Amino acid sequence: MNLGFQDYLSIKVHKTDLNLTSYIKSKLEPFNLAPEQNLIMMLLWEEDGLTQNQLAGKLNKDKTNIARMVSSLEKKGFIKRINCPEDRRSFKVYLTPCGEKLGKEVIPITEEFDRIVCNGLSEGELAELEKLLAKINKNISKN
Amino acid sequence: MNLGFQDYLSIKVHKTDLNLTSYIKSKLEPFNLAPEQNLIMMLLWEEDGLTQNQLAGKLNKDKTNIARMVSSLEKKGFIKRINCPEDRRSFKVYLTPCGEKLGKEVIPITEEFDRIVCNGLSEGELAELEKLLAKINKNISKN
DNA sequence: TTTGATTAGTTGTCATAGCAACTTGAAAAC
DNA sequence: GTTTTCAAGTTGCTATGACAACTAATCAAA
Repeated sequence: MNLGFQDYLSIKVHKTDLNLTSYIKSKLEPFNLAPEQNLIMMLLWEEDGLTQNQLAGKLNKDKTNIARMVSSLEKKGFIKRINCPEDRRSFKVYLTPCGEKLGKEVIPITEEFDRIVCNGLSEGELAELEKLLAKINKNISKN
Repeated sequence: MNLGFQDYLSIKVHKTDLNLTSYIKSKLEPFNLAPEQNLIMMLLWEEDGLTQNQLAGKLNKDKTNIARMVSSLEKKGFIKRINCPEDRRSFKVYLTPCGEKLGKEVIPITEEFDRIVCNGLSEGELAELEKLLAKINKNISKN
């Protein structure tokens, strides 16, 4: 059979990603938290006081985007940036009491999100899916 | 085992999607074509003269984003918008000779892209992957 | 046929992602 | 101890995606 481009695997992955984003976005909206901003909060709830650079490293994201997300979180009052004494170029990012409190409500939501996503997938299927995704990533990785 | 949020399936799908986008973006860059703009071109290479609304329907995208992508493609000289005589609200989107010509080079690239993505995946694995993605989508679909 | 609902497309705004260029401070090389 | 290089963050710009509000045109219901 001759596949149209609409059947390309990349497109199906993309659509799935959009659906996932849309779903978690709606769940987090009541807390005034955007999905990727929430990932920064998740890191801080685990370990407060990370630098933007550490956040970027752990999330594998561009430092420019981290800067803008941190800035947005600061405007919302969930975190604050404190100048780092050891390295005057960098900031440490700390939770505010408000941001701290948010975790109690939001962490369970993200955990439930993952459960819902994986609902009906056996351990084996989950492993297979992750294996196949890894294979795709390898196929398109440079070199 | 206790999974950190970094292991969530949604995050792995997201990363894979970003990698796919980045890969095809670099392949299309020499042609001054962005990945999603290219999907519009792909449709037009199959059937010229679609309306923006039809494009949005076929690509399952928001009409506002289609409008902006079409506008960008028009600025680049790949397409032109012609007022539709039957419905004065809508435009038909036509390839320019320049846009037409582009297809000969770009279509093979997208086909090779899909081959590279699926490299090393058996028919069965591909079907399994699509089945599992479909399951995820079902899990998070409203109602 | 007039009104009322729908539809096509646009514009504005926010969130994300990636890239380039820049500033300032730190570190390494000499 | 300079100088050169590197590292942390910022700003600007483009592309995408979602959503709300809007205009103008068509269609349907009365």
